[in-house]
Amino acid sequence: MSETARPREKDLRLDEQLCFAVYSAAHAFTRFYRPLLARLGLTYPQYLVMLVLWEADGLSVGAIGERLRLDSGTLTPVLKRLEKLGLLTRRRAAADERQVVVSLTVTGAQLRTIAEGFPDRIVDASACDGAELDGLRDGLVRLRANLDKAVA
Amino acid sequence: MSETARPREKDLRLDEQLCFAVYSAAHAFTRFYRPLLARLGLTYPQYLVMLVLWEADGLSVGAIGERLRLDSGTLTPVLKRLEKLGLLTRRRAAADERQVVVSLTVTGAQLRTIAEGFPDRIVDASACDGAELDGLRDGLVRLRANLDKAVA
DNA sequence: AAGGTTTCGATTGTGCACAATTGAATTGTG
DNA sequence: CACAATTCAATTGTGCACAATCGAAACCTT
Repeated sequence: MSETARPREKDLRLDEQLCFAVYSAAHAFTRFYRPLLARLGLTYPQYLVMLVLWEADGLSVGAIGERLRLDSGTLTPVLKRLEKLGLLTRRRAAADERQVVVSLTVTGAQLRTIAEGFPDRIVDASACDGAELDGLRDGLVRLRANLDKAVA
Repeated sequence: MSETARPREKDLRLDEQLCFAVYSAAHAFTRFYRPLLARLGLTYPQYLVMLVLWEADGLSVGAIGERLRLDSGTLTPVLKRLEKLGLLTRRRAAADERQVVVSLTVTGAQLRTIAEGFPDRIVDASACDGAELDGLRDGLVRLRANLDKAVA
């Protein structure tokens, strides 16, 4: 039983915390994306909404929220700003008037071609090989799923 | 040249994005911590400030910000709320009146003993062994450092 | 068909995060 | 010593994130 193996003064050191590593990396990502997204006039959460719609257009607010794990309280103002930017439209669904269907405009769909260059920039900046980044991503996805399961 | 190896329809799929995995895991963490921190009456960013001060008391606002990578615009209101909760005090430094020194109260220091149980809950909830979590953390720390370097 | 329940998006209020600016205190330079 | 440049925290304004609530629409159930 080595004494040094685990300091065990109950380890609350900031740099030991996985939660802070995640929190801090998330902010580093938004800082990294900021200048890239500035060219599109988007914030990072707005970009996430665009990613969802580029993948599947014509979703309801709720469907977008399910994908991003965000509620209407967050999404409604974001979608309104994207609508004002002329990137998407919002209209009540005919079949179910409670739902609002979000659709890309031509401009919104075209923006995708600029964004296609982004992933490579991440790989370059990260100074890691693709396999390591994929491993990191998969670990995070599993972690998120387990945390969500534990809190539910 | 396999067609299936890399879909190469320019991969902007949400679930492929490392940035979203990090963003999403960060939110999952704050959701997970919320009920734990509710017992202390703290939000997650407030908890981070307490972690810093438990490790080194009597820091200036700038020093806390350097540790958490947050500026005074974010920290000042957070520190004011923690002061109102009676967990810390803020006073101008005698040696340099520009700086504000933040010090824990007895109550603030005592709160640490409750927080000491948190890390184990993360390990339990994550359903991963400690080594895997450490690897994830180290990968994120490197990623953050590289992203910061690239944006600077 | 009628009434309660559920679902959906919007709204309100609180608390980060960050850019930009302000004003006071300090430091550097002539 | 004077005074311009810098540093520090606070302030202002914008935009997420989320809890709580609301009102309308859709769905039961009988």
